[in-house]
Amino acid sequence: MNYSLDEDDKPLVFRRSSKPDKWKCSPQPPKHSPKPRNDSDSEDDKPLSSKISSVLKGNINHAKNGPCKSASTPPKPQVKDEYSDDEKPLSSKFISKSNVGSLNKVQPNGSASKNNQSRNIGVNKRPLDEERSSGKVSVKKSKPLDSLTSVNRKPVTLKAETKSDDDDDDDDDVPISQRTKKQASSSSKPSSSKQKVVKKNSSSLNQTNKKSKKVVKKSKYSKPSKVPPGSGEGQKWNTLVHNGVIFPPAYKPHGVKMLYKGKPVDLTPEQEEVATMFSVMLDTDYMTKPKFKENFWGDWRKILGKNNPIQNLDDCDFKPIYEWHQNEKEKKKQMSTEEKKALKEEKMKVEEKYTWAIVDSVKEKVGNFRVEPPGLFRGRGEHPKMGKLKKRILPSDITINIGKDAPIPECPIPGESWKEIRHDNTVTWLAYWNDPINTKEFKYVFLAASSSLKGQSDKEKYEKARMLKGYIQGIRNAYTKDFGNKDVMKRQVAVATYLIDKLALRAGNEKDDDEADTVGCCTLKVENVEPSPPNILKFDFLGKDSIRYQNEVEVELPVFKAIQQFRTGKNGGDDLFDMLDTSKLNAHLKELMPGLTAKVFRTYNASITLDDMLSRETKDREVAENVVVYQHANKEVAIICNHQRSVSKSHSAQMTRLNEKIDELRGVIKELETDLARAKKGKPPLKNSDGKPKRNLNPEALEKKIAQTKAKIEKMERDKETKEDLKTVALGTSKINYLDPRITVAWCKRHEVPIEKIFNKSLLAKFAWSMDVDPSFRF
DNA sequence: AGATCTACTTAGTACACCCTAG
DNA sequence: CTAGGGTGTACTAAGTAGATCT
Repeated sequence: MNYSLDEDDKPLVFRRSSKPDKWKCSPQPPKHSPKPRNDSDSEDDKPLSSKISSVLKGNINHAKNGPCKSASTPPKPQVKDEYSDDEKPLSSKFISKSNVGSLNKVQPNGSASKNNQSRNIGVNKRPLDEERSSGKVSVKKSKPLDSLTSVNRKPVTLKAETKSDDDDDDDDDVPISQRTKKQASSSSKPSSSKQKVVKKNSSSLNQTNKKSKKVVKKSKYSKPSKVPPGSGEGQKWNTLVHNGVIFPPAYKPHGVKMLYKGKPVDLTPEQEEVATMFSVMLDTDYMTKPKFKENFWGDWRKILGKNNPIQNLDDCDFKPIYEWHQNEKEKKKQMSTEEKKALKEEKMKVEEKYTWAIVDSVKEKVGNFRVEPPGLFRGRGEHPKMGKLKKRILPSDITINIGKDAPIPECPIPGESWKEIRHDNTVTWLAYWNDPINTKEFKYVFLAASSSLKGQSDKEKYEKARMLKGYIQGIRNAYTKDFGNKDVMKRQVAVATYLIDKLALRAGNEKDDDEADTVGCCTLKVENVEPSPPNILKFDFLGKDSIRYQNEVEVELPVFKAIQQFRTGKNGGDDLFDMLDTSKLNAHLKELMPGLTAKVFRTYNASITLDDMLSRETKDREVAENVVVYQHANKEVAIICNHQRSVSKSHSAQMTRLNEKIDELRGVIKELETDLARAKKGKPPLKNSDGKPKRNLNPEALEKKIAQTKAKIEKMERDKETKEDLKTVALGTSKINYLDPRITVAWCKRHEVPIEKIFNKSLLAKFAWSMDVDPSFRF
């Protein structure tokens, strides 16, 4: 890949012996106990958007009063851990009547399919998985769900570093629930944290764990702790030990000469390095963007110097370097598997100590311990800075955050030193540096998603979304009431909240001029929302990552009127919600529910949709069928959230091939039918197309063959359809970020679907905290 | 009351790798 | 056994949102 140009070409330059280790911890086994369930289904609180493809015509029915107080003292439907029917929110429901569809078959989201052209950069990606499992999943291997519970959280004794440790360092060893507790308990003493080096802790660790075990039991689905579990007021850890970050190798000049006006030119290594970054991108879409070239040229020229013979990018020919690079890639590909393996092992050895950190005596994986290599900035969409040189980051750019008593990581580049060392236990980052492209921003090194710290906050996120379930009816009632408020600001808040709720729009923070021009709810422009009488709104805008959102939605009349009114007297590029920004909106939301912000609606809508669809559509037949049901629900969520991907380069070729195969099979059927008719009359089959005689089969055999072939065709047709259907839909994003894993785990337990059919290894690690959920769990 | 800083989550893409159909 | 395509994962950009500053 391009950005790792230097990196993958050569072995890392730095090697540092790792320190002997002195840490040890001993976690322990998790456990849980399943129980029976009952699924009740409430119609209530589903997202409006959940009515897929029905016209969203939300009439809110203000039936019973919801819990909402628009005042600042909301009642708190406490989030229950176990949800019993009676606790469900009042019958809220956005009525999506007219789901008739007729012309307004509004999909909750611009049906992903129409927007291929919308993505600005994307090149390739591949099609989706959806169906594939169906064929192969075999029911039997399924491992009973409950066993899952323990999946992957095996107790391990860890020995920190030294031996490149168990191959399996990817499971982090302690059950999250335990870790959590431990932390909480130990955090009684705040940041003063006289931390002791882990070794010392180990004994106390055990106790703590024991203790926590009990606790765990009790609070199986722990409530969303108001106070961050780590508690000492924002404290995130007591002790933190890690080895810093690893740098990409220094640039190694290749000496391949590019041409200027047809003649080879000499470049200094520094000039060559930047030229190479550009060369390597010759076959990307960026080359069609003048901005990219302009920015690149601006930065490269500074390095070339004003008097350099190279005066103009258009006269440059980077092909020799491009070809050299292709060649290198090819060479690498040609290496034997052993060679590759050896190389990989070598790399792992060098990197091993950077891959983990020890947080409160627990070894955790680090997410991104590699400092970003230099390269050309690949902004998405029409980013004003695309093509600019992202300079090399040095140790002197990096601030390290580490426990007070932990050894400060040795700076891996001789003669240099870290910019700063901090001991801030109110944050979770291990290191950061200023982003060279936008110097006001930072790049952080965090723990991996599988870590307890991340797991905890993930869980809190979902608990908050579940809390919204208890408030949603009231909130909907309240904003519906405000559609006609004479106070413009209130009216705008109401309409914006409605859109966020109903369409799962993002909040829409303000953006600078030096970023791509994209919008979210609060930053929608007049031109992004076209009212079409009597009550249809046509949305068309570029959202996060410059992904286009296109949707036509039928809305309640008051909303429609309000939008028309917000637009009047403005130009297309003016803000639709001129009195609003995300902080005002969120401030308002916080009055409705503690901790509520705009993004919570996305999580809520996604998760409730999954929960609802699973409960409605699961038929409890084969595992494979259940998996399909899940994928279907997953897809709806992805559509609601507008999670897109670019169409794979080979998509159309693949479709063509599928069609050809289908045709071929149809021909086979025709032939078989002819033969069958003949066989019934006792005649031999016709000759093959190549004139050879065929085996003389009896009618039964022929019929069977026909049936088989037909089934094959049907399957292919289905595959084709899902493939086409999903060519622009990205399922992964919602799975990773929006769907409460407990919904999935509980459903798997209820329907005996092995969780591995749904979550891959990294998701299992990330969601370890959810594995012991009760099978009756409902969002 | 806005602007700016800071921290952390969410997002699509590139690419290595692995599996399967042929 | 190989090619093609799917899958997993690394990577890093692009969001959200709270805190703090002005």
